[in-house]
Amino acid sequence: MAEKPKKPQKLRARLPRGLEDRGPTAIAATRRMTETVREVFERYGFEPVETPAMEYTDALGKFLPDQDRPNEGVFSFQDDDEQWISLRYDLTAPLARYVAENFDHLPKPYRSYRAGYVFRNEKPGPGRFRQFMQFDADTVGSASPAADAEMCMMAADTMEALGIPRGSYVVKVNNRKVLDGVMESIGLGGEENAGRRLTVLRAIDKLDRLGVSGVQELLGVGRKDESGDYTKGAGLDANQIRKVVGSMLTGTPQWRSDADPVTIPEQDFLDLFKRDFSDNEMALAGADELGSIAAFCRASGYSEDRIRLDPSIVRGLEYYTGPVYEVELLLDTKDEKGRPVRFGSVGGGGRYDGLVSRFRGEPVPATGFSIGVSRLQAALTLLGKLDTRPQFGPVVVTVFDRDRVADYQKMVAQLRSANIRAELYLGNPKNMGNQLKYADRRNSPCVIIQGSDEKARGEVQIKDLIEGAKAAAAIASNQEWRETRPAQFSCAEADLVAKVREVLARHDVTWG
RNA sequence: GCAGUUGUAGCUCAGUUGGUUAGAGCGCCUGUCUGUGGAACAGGAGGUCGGUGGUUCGAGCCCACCCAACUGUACCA
Repeated sequence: MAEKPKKPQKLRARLPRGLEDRGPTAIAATRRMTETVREVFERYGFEPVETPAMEYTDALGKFLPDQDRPNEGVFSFQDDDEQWISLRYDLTAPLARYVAENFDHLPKPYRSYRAGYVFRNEKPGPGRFRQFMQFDADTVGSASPAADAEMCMMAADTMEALGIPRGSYVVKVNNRKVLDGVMESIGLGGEENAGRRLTVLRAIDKLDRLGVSGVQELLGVGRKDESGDYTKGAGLDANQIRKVVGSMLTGTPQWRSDADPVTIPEQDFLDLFKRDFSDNEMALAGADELGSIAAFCRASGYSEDRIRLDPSIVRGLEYYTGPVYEVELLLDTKDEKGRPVRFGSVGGGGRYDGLVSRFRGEPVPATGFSIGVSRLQAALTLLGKLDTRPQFGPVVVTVFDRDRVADYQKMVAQLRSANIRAELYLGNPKNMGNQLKYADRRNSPCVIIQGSDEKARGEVQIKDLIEGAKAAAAIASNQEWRETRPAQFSCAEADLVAKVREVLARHDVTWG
């Protein structure tokens, strides 16, 4: 048809946006992180339980896919029997389903943890993917603020176990009853005001980004950002705005005002708050719970540099009913180009007393906490806090004489039975240089060479690549480089394992 | 979703007022070197100039639409 034979259109290898491939270094870092988190969670008494990546959509909560855009926010599809199934978007809702389904044979309170990938179909950003890992713990069946206080303390311990020094993170605690009480007291109670309450919560949530004046605009008429985009406000009057802003500034140290940061002791904040909202039962109850959580944390030695009350914390709009917590990194993160990056919270959670009881007739109080492993890892990588050195490769046994592969394979087997990571060079063994290049690219600590000369003497050559790389700096000519054979030595065949071990020990080589 | 910015080799980027066969550095492959990684030197491969259409004798450059990325914003269990 076409006159010119067009180049055959090759299939382009590409990954959908917001997803990432993960190499050995990232995998190793994730493994270390999850192992650390697991140890902390176990120490707090939680036991593991795992649920699948998919659930019936109605079990996950609010997102009943609408026919036009069934994948808005959550990835969904219809099963053979036409029932909607979705990929989980967090680990809390599936846990609630699991507890409800197995309620009768679980000990109460039921305390469990799990790690896994969750999926959100939304715009990706720095450290924000459409598939990412969360590590989650929940206590189901306890209404005590002590259960909430534990979550906060465990969050703090986890951060420090991950190598984030005290002072570089903070666990912020608030209570949805406080926020709901405040809104109720300014006349936003009742079903008819549900929409405006959401708008108010969204506005408060933006305090750290937009400052007091930005929040005031959003509570009132609305706000126009620098790109010219307009956000409609909640339409509160001046009096209502003053009360809302007052309630969240009373105790938020760094936001006492835009220009004048002030810290006040948390007990003073609670007293002040209870005086201002003495007419509202819900607000008072919320403040009391906050007081208990603070008292429990302080009694255990967790002071305000680690766990801090902050009445501007909102968290999810959907299912939280009481205390909410959020873990924030206080370090300045910059990307490769030196631009500041906003990471937001790296973990959070709260009390969701309604989530399990959706499946049952009775109330089932529950509280939980999740770490965003992927986001935290991205942040730590940017901060250079993560060990990103490539893993050591295997000891490579080179092939010198093609007809002696069996001998070389035997050496490999010896090393492996001694628990040393080793492999035979499986490529084309036409020359030694390629085999050494391969070992170099694998980041191998050393290679084994046995040619006819060594074979005749009953010896093998061990070439220490790590030492050799250091020696290379001093050598200018290739001829000298070859002839001196830096960091290479001979040993008896029988000593192979012992001598390799010496090389590994010298460079602290460990695997896994 | 909305707004702005940007799309040229694997990566980082040049490319004149629109004018022959689109360049550089790094990386990759080969050779110098059939018993040795690095360095050096020489050579080589690699491009639908994001896509489609238009203006023009002629488009990497101008115009329209589309796509993608980045930044901000909205939403976010």
